[in-house]
Amino acid sequence: MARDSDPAKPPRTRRRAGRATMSDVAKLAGVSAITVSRLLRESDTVSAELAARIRDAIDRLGYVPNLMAGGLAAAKSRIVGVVVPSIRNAFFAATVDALAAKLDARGLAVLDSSSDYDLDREDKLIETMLAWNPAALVLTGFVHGPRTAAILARASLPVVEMWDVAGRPFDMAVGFDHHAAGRRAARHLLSRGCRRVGVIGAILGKDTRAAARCAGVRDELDRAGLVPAAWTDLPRASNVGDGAESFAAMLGTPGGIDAVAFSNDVLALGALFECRRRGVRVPDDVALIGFGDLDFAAHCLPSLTTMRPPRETIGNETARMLSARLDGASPEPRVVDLGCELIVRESA
Amino acid sequence: MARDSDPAKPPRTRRRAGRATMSDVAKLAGVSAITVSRLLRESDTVSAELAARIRDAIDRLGYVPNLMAGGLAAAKSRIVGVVVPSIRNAFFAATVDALAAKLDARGLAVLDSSSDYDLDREDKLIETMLAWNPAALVLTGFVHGPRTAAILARASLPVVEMWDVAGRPFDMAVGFDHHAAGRRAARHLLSRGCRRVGVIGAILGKDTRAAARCAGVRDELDRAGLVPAAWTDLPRASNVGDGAESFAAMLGTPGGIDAVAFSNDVLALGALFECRRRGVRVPDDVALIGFGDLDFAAHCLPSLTTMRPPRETIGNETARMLSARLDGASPEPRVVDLGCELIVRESA
DNA sequence: CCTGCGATTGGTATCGCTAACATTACTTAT
DNA sequence: ATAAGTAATGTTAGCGATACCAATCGCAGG
Repeated sequence: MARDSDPAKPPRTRRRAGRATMSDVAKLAGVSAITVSRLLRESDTVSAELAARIRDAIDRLGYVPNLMAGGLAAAKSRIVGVVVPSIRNAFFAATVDALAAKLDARGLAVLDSSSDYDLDREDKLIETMLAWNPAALVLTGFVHGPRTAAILARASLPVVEMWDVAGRPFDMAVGFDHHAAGRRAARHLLSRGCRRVGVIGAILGKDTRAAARCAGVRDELDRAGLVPAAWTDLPRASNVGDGAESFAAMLGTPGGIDAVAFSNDVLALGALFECRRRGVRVPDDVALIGFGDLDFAAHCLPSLTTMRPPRETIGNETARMLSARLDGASPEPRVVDLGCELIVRESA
Repeated sequence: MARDSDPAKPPRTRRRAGRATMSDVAKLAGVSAITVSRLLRESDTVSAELAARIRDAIDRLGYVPNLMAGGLAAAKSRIVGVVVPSIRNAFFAATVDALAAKLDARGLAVLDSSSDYDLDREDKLIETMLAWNPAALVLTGFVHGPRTAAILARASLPVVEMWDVAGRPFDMAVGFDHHAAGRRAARHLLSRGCRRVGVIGAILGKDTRAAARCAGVRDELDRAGLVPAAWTDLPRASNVGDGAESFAAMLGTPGGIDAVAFSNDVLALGALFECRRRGVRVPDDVALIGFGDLDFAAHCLPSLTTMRPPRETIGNETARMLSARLDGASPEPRVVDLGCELIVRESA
């Protein structure tokens, strides 16, 4: 009351968001703010009568909760931070899309950012994400920035590392074994009688999962007493042009090649066009096997034999694990291997 | 002091984020919290000496600002909300990636979500975004949900509508004229002597920009006294298989066709494979023109004539406009037309 | 030596919501 | 009928930052 009467202290005016607040709703509905809050978060603890009155008030005022305020009060936001190497990569785009859809249904928003395969940048991104007090964090793979482990240890929130299972997770992991996928691809080539197998990958120094797949190919060849007939690591992310070019170069390998395993369908597509250009017959002269089962793989000519990673399933499963954890459960197993399927088509 | 001495009122304990706070930093640096805040937001108003002490304290404590608290206090967050039809679409992925990179450099985070070309869903997404008190909003195109206009009017924040310029923007717009792009494509086909032009698009009822491109083709044909020889609107988002299939069907058009304009390179790629399968010569028997200049367009066989939209530039320009606006400027022009370039290759 | 001004720095009151604790109404067990 | 429990709702005090206003400092001008 001193507030209104004391002329020496006029009430301070402060910027407001301008929107209706929870107490506006509460006042209109004739209840207290906390009851509105409860209805919005755990609606089953509010009586049907009040719930109806409150919902009516919300509609009437066009009330939209201020998630900043909620996040501050609860020391926990409704954001899930996601760090992927690149959102332009079709694999991650599909996973993030599925994940976002599932989390959205739970009222969680996805804040995603691309590290561009740069570990220092990943550290920074994670730090930025933590500034939002996220409810959980989703990272890609097991290889992280130098400070990530320390940062996460302090933060203690649910963490899912996705797209890989071959490693020790901070918390939970969903994906498949890339080395095994590479071996599976090589085994297929070997079973077809290929003996001079080339390998073409991109940025294997940074993309540790692609590197694991290529290593899997190499190790399976080794098991058969062979070595890769040729090995190319492209300096840029997979693209059709580089695929064509590096494949063309590989055709000149002394002693020739009878198959090439690619770390990505996009590279294989470039090779496919190059074969056409040069009159190289696939798979008779050279067998080609890709990775990814991207849209075009089933429809190109010849159609592309490839490994199909569980792109959407990784996103869905990540959402499921996070949901369970956020609901208080401690789901086992903490590492879910979804496998990676060989899709045999015409090219190998 | 009653706080510590009154046994009837023990100090309430509250969950905290656990991290160091701004006052922890201030205490360690021997300054007040507001000075830390100022250094972090407008570093030039703090003396060099204090700045050094504060930065040292920040490092020592591993302080990460709580953006929730900041967003609440300022009634404005460092989030930019982005709504695109689908993040799996290579066009939007490229734009969002470029936009996020540029905004990130300004300390702004991108919260993006996919509407799946559903306008009601877009309304919901925008509402959810507003709950975060975003600094700005980025939408796709000019056709929005029924409530969007009202919602935005109340919110009064910078809004960029991207990927189109042919319409009345709420605030700012960056993109190009899709109808003009379609006409340009058709003009090219006509200049090559094509007279029986088919059109293949996908979800034209929802994807209004693709629809505008297709309409542009039709209108340019009309100007030449022609009508489309065939017209297909696929019920699903563009994919290679549907492109091949619908093209195959179109080959059976009574009277034949000598060219097809696609609303997306992906569809054209499918057609390209179909031509190969059937021995149809491109461009001699049928000329094909795509849209998008996706990675493979330059490398497929024959290479694909297509329209190149300014994918990354739209993102960069959006970031630039938003930055200017957030800095208080009122940039003119409010609509930036970046154009869409015809890339002539072998297929047409 | 005092006044006035710009440049720095500090004190305090919120921002809108939720955790923790308190209270009330209403059952059910004894 | 009374105690004891349960369900529904309310009161209070922050969450960690920033906006607004006030105070201090150093120096030029009179």
